[in-house]
Amino acid sequence: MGYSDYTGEFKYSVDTKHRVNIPSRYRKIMTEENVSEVVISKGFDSNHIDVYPLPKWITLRDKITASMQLVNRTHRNFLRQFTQNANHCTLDSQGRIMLTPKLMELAGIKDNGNVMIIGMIDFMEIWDPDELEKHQENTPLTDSDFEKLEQLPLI
Amino acid sequence: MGYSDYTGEFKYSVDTKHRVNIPSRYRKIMTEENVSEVVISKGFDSNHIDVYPLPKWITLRDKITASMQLVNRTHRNFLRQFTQNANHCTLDSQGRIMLTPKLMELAGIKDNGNVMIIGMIDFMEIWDPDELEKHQENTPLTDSDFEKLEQLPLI
DNA sequence: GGTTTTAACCCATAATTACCCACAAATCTA
DNA sequence: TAGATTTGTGGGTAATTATGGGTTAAAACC
Repeated sequence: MGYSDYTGEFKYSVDTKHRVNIPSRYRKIMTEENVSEVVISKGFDSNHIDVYPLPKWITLRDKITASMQLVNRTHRNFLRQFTQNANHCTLDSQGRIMLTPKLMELAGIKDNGNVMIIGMIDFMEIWDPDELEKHQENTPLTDSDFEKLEQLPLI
Repeated sequence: MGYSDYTGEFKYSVDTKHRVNIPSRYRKIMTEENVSEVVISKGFDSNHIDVYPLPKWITLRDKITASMQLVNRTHRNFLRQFTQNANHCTLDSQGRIMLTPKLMELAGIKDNGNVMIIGMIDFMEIWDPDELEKHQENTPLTDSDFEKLEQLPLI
């Protein structure tokens, strides 16, 4: 991992086969880092899809399983939700991934519609455009966010 | 980074392909520092574009992501807004960068219009000329601003 | 076991972007 | 001041990218 820097926002179509393009810059980063496989999963909170390049998935998985106590009910529930909707997939020769019906449903992504892909530095998110807009409207950056920023040394 | 010293104010045109020239002195600094890539992003507060030479972007990104937890909803929301409008771009052979439609829209920069580029020591800002003038008129530095500044170490 | 469904692979094309060359204006140099 | 160089700007062309569809191979399903 290390130096991946997925940033920006891209709009792509979802075709009838549920294929979604991955931004070409992201693909370049992945080939540089010898990654041809990603894990797509339900986003932690809300209605979108997370896309983890395999190495990122592995570290995430390890962090979670390391601190996990199997006897703890909440932990078990979290683990179940975490893995349940996680699907490995490889890019096709045009650089696309195929979404599963379940994840599309969860994210409100419509067949033959569009998606927004957002870079989150070391992974990506896939959103239905309407859901994203709704979410942004509901979570604007507040003054207190910026106050927190100011507390960081030297930004 | 270290010694970059972007200063001054420049006026350039935006052509039909959304290309904007980078001041030649800035380009010289960048080649000296082996930087051929920048990240353009929505400015923190207002309606302009920030241009970070890649090393500056990396340090900024690292400071912001250092204290982030992926399982924290607020953190994720903040990270998303931070990266969403950040686009990597490389200078073309004439030393220009290409603005994205979204950032132009956010900054009020008109197709085929002009921009002002302002040096901010280790990064740059791109403004629509009218927006800049308006902003300057509305936000003169007051005495109380300077009092706050005085509380900062070593200015 | 045969049929239907599903997914991988390949090819085609339109749109977009990167790359290259050109030229006028400004700046530098001798 | 005159010539040479650099700088800002525009446009054409080749390459890349996004997207669609057809075909074969592999599952899944009676």
